[in-house]
Amino acid sequence: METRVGQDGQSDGSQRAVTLLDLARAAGVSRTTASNAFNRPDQLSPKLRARVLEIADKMGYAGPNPMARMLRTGRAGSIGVVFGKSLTYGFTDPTSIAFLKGVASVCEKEGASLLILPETGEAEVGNAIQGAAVDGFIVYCMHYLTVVNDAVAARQLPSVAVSAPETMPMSTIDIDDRSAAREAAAHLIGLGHRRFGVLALDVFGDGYDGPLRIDQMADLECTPSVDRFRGYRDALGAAGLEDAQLRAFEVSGNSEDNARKAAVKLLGQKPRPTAILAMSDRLAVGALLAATDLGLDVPGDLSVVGFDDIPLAKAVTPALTTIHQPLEEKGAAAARLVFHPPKGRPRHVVLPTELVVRNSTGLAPDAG
Amino acid sequence: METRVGQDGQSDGSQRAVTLLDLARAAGVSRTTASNAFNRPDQLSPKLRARVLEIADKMGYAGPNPMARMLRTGRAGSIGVVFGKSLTYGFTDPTSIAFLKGVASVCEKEGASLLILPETGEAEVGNAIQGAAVDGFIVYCMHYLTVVNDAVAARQLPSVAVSAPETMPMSTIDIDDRSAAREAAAHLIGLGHRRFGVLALDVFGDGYDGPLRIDQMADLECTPSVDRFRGYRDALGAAGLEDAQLRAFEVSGNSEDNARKAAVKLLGQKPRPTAILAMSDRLAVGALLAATDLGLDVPGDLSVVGFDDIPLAKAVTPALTTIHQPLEEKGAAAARLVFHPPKGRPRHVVLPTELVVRNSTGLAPDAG
DNA sequence: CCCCTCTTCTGGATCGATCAAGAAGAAAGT
DNA sequence: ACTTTCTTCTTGATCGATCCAGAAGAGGGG
Repeated sequence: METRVGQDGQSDGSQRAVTLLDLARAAGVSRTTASNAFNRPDQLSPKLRARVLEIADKMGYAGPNPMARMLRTGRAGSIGVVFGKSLTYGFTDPTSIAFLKGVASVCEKEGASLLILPETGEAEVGNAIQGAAVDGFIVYCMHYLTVVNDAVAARQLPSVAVSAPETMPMSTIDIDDRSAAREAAAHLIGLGHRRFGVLALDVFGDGYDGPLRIDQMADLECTPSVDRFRGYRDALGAAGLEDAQLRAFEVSGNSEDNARKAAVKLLGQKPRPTAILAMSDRLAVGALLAATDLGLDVPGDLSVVGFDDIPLAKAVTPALTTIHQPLEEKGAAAARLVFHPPKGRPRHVVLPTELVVRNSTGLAPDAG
Repeated sequence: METRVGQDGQSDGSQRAVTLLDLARAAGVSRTTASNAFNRPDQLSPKLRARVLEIADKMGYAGPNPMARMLRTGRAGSIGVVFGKSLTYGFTDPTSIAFLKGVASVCEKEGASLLILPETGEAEVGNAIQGAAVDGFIVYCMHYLTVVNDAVAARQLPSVAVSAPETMPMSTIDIDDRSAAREAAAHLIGLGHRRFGVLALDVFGDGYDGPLRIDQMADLECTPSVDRFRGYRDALGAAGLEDAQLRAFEVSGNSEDNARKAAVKLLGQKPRPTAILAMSDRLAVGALLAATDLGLDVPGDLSVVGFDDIPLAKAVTPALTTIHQPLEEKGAAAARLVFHPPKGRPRHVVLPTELVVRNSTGLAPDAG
């Protein structure tokens, strides 16, 4: 009865923590019984349970050590999310925030936690993935990275990759970037536009700003940037237009400021493009800013189409015409696949997109 | 050499995983040596290490089991974040996103992961906190919850609470809500305003919308909502104005739409308030929308002051005058305190705020 | 009275690693 | 040649829980 360990708050921290065994001894029961008091109330009499819990409280025993429990049960009670880019970027970009929100909503439902892994460098990424105590992984990379996917695959846990090639040995969630982009471009073509500027997400995530590196794109198996560009080109081809009408700039970091600068360059060319195809709404907003800089009216002089349909898209003036993609649902679907992995072959989900026409697009100024 | 376990991707999942012991046997070395191959390269010859790692790879051994390692070393390599409200709310509200971003940036620096705990209900919150394998906690509650803080305190890990009373046995991070609010109100008073509407964050987080429940506020030790209201009142008092000039509505969920409705009510009173004090920028944006609804010009007919200075604040038209608070730094500071806890007594950090005057405030329309 | 079931509780084995201490052999100093 | 040091590797103990099989006692039915 006097085994009471001094435990006032964070006294000096260095004293051994109270364990289940200590509690069991203090309560005069076995470890199993003490354990059951916490985990299996039906396995012992309510009276004894109450007593054990009371003593636990008195001893400052907060409950079974999570690490030990995880080891023994083999369940971590959490899933990991890996970003290809810097972690802080994940909390900056509206699309990844929405994605995380979707993941979180499912986690909440499942009573699981969400572990967000750091990205300190190529090597360390692997370490973090290797050392994460999770029941499964979600890989959300803007730029497809073999290192990451391999490290995740090595863990042999239920895993889902977003926008990854279907050749990976794991489930994937995606949208049809190419046909969505095609739809965006087709919309503009239908409005009479013939000359286009493209604001592209950076293809390699290497901080490059400048003309689209088309030649190096061929090597890439799949990235949103490449697929979307192909979609734009498809639409032009279908309308009998030449690729040359498509001037494309890569913008690093999905940043509005960088997009603004790039758009100014695009719009400085002559004949000036009458429409801008932006691969994200943030890039599109950059284009709107550039239009203001140059004294161009949107949609009078210039039409702009975005991609993603982030919340900002309808808040901005003029409201953006854009490709709506189910950002949250992407996260939710990914999380569901991790919690309830498909038996047998991995599943490849493609979520629908939709062109949303708002006020940033209109008839081409030079159209009959 | 033929101990090779079938491990093609996610075969059927039910076969026992390869352990360090298996690897050691296969390589003809001891467990410790195998372990050292991963953790302490200097403890064995490079040649042997290479061989062990190669065999590990061949056997599909991804590396030491994180759970076992955590148990043995006592370190989880991650810190936990607890939201008082629903988890998804944490990914919706711009202030908490910025906060998380700050936390994430420090985690990245420390090479640690970020565990975000679910909130399924009062009871389960405790469970999640109890069962989280982390090295410390950050509590970010909009509404101060004893259950949460107690559960965290029970874990006896380095912990930091945001906007919690300093009586808690843990470090805290905060801003001086009261004097910041005072400054906001003083700014308006200086512009000649005398009649104010207040859009208040909901005091209890219970989904209530309606007149501010002043009488019930007295019981509360500390919440941003209460402190900010007191600050507004301070400023009026200092200017010799009566509290009656302060009509306040609580808005649930920090939602723009709800704020819009509340603001319409506030502005329907006569004499009409000439200024609105909003306890968050989102509420302020709601007020701007309401002004548009009612055909009021901002700042001509109505001045609006926000709070927080979220990114949206300067993007909106007119750009919001608001109280800038270092949202990201709040998260970063909290995280730093968790990673490097103060020895002895817990630390209580108060970060500075600043009034940022933009275009949503102007001279009172009825002022001389 | 005996057997069976049900409830309540217990002890040993185990999860998969790391740590502390020490053994074996090579290299070096005296 | 003998001790010392350094490198390289190994064994036994341990982290703190849960699981499995079974024991002790209570209650019920034949």
